[in-house]
Amino acid sequence: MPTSSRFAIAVHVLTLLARFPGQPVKSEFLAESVNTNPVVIRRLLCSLAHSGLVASQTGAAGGTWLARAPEQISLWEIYRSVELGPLFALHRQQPNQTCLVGSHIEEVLSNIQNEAESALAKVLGQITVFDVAQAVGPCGMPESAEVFDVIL
Amino acid sequence: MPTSSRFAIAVHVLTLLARFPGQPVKSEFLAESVNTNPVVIRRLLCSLAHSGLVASQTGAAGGTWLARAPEQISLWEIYRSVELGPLFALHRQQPNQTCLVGSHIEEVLSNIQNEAESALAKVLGQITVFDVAQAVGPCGMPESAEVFDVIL
DNA sequence: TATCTCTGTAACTATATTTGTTACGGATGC
DNA sequence: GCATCCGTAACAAATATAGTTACAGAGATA
Repeated sequence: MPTSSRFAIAVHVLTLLARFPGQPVKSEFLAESVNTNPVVIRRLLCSLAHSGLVASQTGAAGGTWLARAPEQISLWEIYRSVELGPLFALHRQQPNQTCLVGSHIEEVLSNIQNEAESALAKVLGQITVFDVAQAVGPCGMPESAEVFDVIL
Repeated sequence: MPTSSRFAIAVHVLTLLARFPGQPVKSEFLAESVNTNPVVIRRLLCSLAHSGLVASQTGAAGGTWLARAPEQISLWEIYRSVELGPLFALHRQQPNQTCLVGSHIEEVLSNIQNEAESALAKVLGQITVFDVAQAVGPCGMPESAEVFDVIL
């Protein structure tokens, strides 16, 4: 279980991108909404691009946009893309192998870890970026040119 | 999502305690099985004691034992006792409140966080220390005096 | 009562992880 | 050519976790 806020920020960013369908959005704009540094955003977008959730273009008038419809992007995909470690950590040091418990506990915990992650996958897999965008702004998906002023 | 191994170690420790019902077990013994420092173990046991999962006695012939039957201690109770933060972190810096997404995303994510934790609670709530002890040693719960040599 | 053992806890260091920042090469549009 | 923006490296700062030493106080035992 990382202490990172990468997942939260990634959901934030993709939700914002969902409001500008097909348009390249700049990392600086996203960073202003998240209230952080553009490089932090670009790092996240890089992971998300590798997972095929977003696409980018360099150069002037460049930026990033969703690679799929918001309905087709689940939060579980986002989680897997940006959250590196497992849900909770196992032993750092290998436990004492001459102890019955020490020599078996890692495997048992590993199974429990898998069960827990499956449960998380089920919950997050049912929520899409579209759902979050709806929850954030009950107004639906307005014309992007308009919102630019409204939302930021 | 903490990067801590506290939960894993706590389960390990309670599983070990389950093999010595009613007997005070020393933190040094537990530390040897986990392969760490006794103080690290005592810190964990302190949290677990506050949650009523274990009880301790100071002084010579002191130690720690399960405060309840292993069947009555679920992994979810252990998780809550030793794992401080939430399942995954939200924004560190408050997002831009003048942005529609920024001003609503925290609450939405908080709800998602709750759903995810409920799912985890359901999974971990169904597994008890007894189950783990069974999985670790298929031999059941032997006489504690005997195992002392066998398991360590 | 003296002494030995063990917990509880503080204080500090070491290590790992995450985030923030600066810098710059290369792509793209004008 | 030139301005803009992404991708990425490199480094500093902040935070979290784990390991270590030390010691007061509880309790057993003789």
